[in-house]
Amino acid sequence: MAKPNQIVTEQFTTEEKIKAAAKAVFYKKGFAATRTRDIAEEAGINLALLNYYFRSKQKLFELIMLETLTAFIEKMVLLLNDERTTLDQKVREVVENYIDVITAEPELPIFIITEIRSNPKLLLQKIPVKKIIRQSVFFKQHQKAVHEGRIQEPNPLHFLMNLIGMIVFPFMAKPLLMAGGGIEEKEFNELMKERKKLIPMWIKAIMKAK
Amino acid sequence: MAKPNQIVTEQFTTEEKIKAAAKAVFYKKGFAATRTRDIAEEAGINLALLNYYFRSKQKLFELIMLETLTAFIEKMVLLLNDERTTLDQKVREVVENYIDVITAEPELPIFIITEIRSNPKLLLQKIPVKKIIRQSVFFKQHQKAVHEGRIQEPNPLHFLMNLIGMIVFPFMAKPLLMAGGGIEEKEFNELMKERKKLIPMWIKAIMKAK
DNA sequence: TCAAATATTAATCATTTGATTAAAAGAATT
DNA sequence: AATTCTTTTAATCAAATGATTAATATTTGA
Repeated sequence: MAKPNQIVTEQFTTEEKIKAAAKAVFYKKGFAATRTRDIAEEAGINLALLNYYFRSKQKLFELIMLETLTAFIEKMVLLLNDERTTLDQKVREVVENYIDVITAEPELPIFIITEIRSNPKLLLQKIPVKKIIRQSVFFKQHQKAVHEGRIQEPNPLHFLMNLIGMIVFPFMAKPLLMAGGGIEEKEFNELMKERKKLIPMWIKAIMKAK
Repeated sequence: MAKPNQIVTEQFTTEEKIKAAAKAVFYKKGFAATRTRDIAEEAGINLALLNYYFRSKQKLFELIMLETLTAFIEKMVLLLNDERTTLDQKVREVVENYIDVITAEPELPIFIITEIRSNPKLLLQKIPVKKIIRQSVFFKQHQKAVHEGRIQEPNPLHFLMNLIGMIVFPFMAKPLLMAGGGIEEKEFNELMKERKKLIPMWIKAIMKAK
């Protein structure tokens, strides 16, 4: 039996173990630096099983990448299209949600960004990023706020760069930051937690700045 | 003769050609994805010459990485330790300088960050980042500004994260940004140029925010 | 001009690495 | 219990890759 859904004692199928291991290794080292043998070892399985279940390293990678991007973007789309929340609330929710997600999976930002860099066409053509942004409730609310003079800088790209950058950059620069600040993992996470309150406040200040 | 300093007609030595090629390829693809044959081809030289001049791929990489980090940090140290400039002026100069540098070499931020990730110990122990920050004039000016109530958030790490993040993040997310904004290289660079004026203004607003 | 030093090349090596194969083991079906 | 289908394993392959070698070409200095 391939997937023993009934059996409670056995926790994970081989397929699941491989996928989890692949995710961990790919996230940490990136596609190019990852050896299929690393994944097999991490999963505690025979190397051949990787190809048996997923055909190739490339296929396995694409699967994980697609799932990662989809999850990442789906949540964002949901938050940015809520008709019931204001722009300020959206900022708070995006900040809160993504700092939590990335704290749990700190390699995520670098992983996504480095892999998009190494193959921008393949990954970006699958997701209509432009459409997602320009047709969002967020986008309309931003336009309105600009029109009403509540936001000084009219270009929503600056707004997004600042928002996402403030959330994501510290995680990407984490080793540098820990060395530079002389702090440990625990203090780093404390800093990130602080930023959940700080970033929305800063974004407000930026909106008004001129 | 290895280095024909006198001869004006010959522009670059083999050694220089290899180094330039290695820099270009390493920056673009990272260490793991780079093949020594890619470098040889880019440099227009025989593969064996790479080892003849630089011993190994690893050694060549370390050389380039060290030069890159040194240049990157030396400039920063200089700017942040100028006794004659105020905090505001320092921010303006850091923003201006790094947006220029990175516009000319857009792969720099991802390169540095991904390679530090894959080998944090090796790279960070060579540079006393902590000392550089805590003993800087910038650090003292920041402390003073906090003490005098001109800056609300007392932790200088937040200040640095925001400043560097706002400068650097858009370049790292460039492909995503171009897809999302529906813009081309030229418009991207225009945006980055705008940010030279905007970021210092935003940083000021952030300082006062509470 | 000629010998020594330096630089360059083509061929080759030894490993690594992604992938396959054929056989064995295990589970499901009859 | 016998048969069939699925899963797992050990062994192996072929290509890629970092590095070396031995021979050749070029430059330098006496």
